[in-house]
Amino acid sequence: MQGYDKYAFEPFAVTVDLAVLTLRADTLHVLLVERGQEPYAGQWALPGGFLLPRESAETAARRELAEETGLSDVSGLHLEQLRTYSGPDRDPRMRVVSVAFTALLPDAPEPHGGGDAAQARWLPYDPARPLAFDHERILADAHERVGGQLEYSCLATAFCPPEFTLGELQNVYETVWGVALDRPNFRRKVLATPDFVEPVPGAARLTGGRGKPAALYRAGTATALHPPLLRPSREGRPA
Amino acid sequence: MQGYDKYAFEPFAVTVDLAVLTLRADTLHVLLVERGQEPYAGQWALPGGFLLPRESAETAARRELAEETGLSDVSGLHLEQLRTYSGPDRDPRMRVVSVAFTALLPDAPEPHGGGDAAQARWLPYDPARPLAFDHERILADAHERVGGQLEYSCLATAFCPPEFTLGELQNVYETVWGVALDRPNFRRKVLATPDFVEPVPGAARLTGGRGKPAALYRAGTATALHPPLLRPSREGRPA
DNA sequence: GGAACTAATAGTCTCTACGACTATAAAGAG
DNA sequence: CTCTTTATAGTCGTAGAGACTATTAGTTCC
Repeated sequence: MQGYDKYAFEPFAVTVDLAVLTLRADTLHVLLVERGQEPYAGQWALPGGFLLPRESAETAARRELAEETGLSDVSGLHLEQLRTYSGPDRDPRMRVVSVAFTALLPDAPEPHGGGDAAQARWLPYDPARPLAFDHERILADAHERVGGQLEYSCLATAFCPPEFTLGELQNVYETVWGVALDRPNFRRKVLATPDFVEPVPGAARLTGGRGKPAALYRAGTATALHPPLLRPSREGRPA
Repeated sequence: MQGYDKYAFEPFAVTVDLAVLTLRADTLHVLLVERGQEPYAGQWALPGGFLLPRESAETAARRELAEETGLSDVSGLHLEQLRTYSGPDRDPRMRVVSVAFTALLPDAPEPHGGGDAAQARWLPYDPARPLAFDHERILADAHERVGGQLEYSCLATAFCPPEFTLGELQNVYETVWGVALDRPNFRRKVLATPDFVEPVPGAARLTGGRGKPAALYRAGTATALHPPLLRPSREGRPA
């Protein structure tokens, strides 16, 4: 099977699907679009689309991300391939192989209506929300993957604006994992990890809300956490 | 872009590529095939092939795995999607999107010549070995992924036969990571992790080689390691 | 203006678990 | 029998995580 002998292959449609996650008001939100046509007309779906003839999946994903979020500069955002979904009956009309991506954003403005009729909106992440095609599964996989990556990478800063407080960073962990963390311990751990975050020279946030103003930090140069920051209380066998 | 409007899509060829890894004589080996035709005729490549019309990538990968290894029962082997490679110039003849998989085997017999002219062989893993297409990159990604997964999953047993000694299990880690581990500490860690391995009731391996005979273990029911078994000495920032 | 509240930050104590060891046991090779 | 090799047992010191308490510096409410 190593030669593509005599062009003996079946043509497939190839798409990208995006699980775009963000934090709004301490809740995990997902970018969803409402389908305007059959199948699954009127249902929510992950944004996505076909690869252009000379595009890689990564390029197509970033293009879709820009189109769907309406953000002018999407180049710094975290975008990562999740996995590929290739079941033969994913789409009732034809054979579609879809490369799924996960994108993480700091809180973003409401997307505009997109190019076509269907609307795009930020909706709270809810594993029970029915989605078109196998997008429920893709979204669940994305959530699981991101949750796992928080443990041993510095990914959490991708949810934060350029300057953030340690409380905001902790909110990322608590929201994605759905658990409460001890504030002093979290702080100690983050500051003990070299180059995870670095303090912003002057300034301490003032009138943001109640309580003592917090110091501001920027994302550091580290990409991995050694040792990792493990989720609490997972006795036994997770996925 | 959420509707597949008017079938406005480009057809692609979709293939699977397999990075099949095993341990032979305490060395990491890869299953490679020699290409019989252009392009890259005579060069080594990862085994793989086209998806059949109603196959998922996973199904195709397991079929290819059975064909290329010549093993009769391939159902219990560890097979996992790695990622998808979709650069527009991967194959000089046409647009090919390839879903790559990683497979882990206990030491396996030399594969037979396969269905077509090209030969298939186990060769020592060597990141510097030139491969056809972008297979060098795929293989490097597979190695990196497997190395990382050893840290927080029970994947290492996938390289071992049904019954194995702790020394063999330690060899998996040392070979894949390319580092030496302390034997008593490794043993303590593995046995302290619930359900990572379980002792085989009777029996202790006898005349295998020199030294005191080792007890035999089987893979347990656990799939994840909490806390993880981290690679030593990675100060700073790995991938 | 003070009291109550809220969140950030500092610091303590304990215990687990890992790294670095030393020691012993059980086989084969010579 | 001795040497070598590998498996297994156990010890000691320390980094780091969990569970706390305490203090500080702002808001909000009366």
